[in-house]
Amino acid sequence: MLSRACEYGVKAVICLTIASREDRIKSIGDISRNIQTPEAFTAKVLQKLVRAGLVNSIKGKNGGFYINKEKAENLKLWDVVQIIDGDDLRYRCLLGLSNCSNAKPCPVHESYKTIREDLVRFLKRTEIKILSDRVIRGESILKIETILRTN
Amino acid sequence: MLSRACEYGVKAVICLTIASREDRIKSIGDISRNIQTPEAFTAKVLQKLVRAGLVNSIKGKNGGFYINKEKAENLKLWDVVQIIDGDDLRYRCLLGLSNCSNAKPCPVHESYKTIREDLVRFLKRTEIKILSDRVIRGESILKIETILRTN
DNA sequence: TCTTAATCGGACAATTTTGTCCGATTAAGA
DNA sequence: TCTTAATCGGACAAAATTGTCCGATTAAGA
Repeated sequence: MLSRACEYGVKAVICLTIASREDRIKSIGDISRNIQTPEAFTAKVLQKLVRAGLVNSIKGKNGGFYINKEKAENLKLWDVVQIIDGDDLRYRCLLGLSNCSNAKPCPVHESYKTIREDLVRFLKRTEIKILSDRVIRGESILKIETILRTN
Repeated sequence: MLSRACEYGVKAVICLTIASREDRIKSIGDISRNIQTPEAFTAKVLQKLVRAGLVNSIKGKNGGFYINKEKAENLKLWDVVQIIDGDDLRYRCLLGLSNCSNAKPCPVHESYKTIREDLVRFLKRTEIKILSDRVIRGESILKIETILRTN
């Protein structure tokens, strides 16, 4: 459904949205620890978000990433997915026909269109802000809990 | 959404369902030409369908593939997807959390569950038979039309 | 019986996606 | 000013998916 890169991106954005409540800036180390993703790869994804202007970065010592508050204001899950994965989800034919359309439909074109539209609508109405609030309230999680071993 | 292998598999099954109306047996060459997919790779996918018992094969000269009519009787899109891609679609968390559940939900768990269930319901109610009828009636296609050049 | 055309399976190759490493640059703070 | 710790970008590596090739086997039909 979503690529790994996209999963990481969404989680990172949620993580930074949470941090932004106390104007905290986070290093890649922080972030990847918080969301339990491979550090270097997550860094690549962060770069993409920076280039898209959704996330700002500060170089040098004590540097890190923080979310662009203006853009974060009404940010939807869809926006993040778009930046990382593009709009394949919106257009791709279930059977992979490159020119699948109302005029030349694949056998499931009509019915699958509805499903796909529901999915896109879901992504478009889901606010990152609300997702981070859920995490803050402890109603949901961004990583699997790890058992602390003391030895 | 679906893997390439799965797209090919679904199209091959539709193709064989169409052929079965006249009890035609089809070689891999026939099939991959009909559905416009790479021959050798499609053969691998066919093997999987054979092992699953959905498709029968005849070796030797004039051999080929034909669909198991009994199994094809009430065959759903879901059944084919299951054979090729397994049931990832049914269970996978949108954010990739391996243990995402009602007890430990990711931030979109609740709402995405609905979307995923709709998708699965769609796959489960969609009959391969009906899809092939559409192709027979010329209402839909399995491959992009190719322009015939005469030179 | 021999040739031919088909599936079958395993090995291999190419491509894409995921993941790592490292050197360059940047800026903070001692 | 120097050390340290951070991002940035490019090159590289590993893994997964997609795709190809070929030899073995099988069976039809001349």
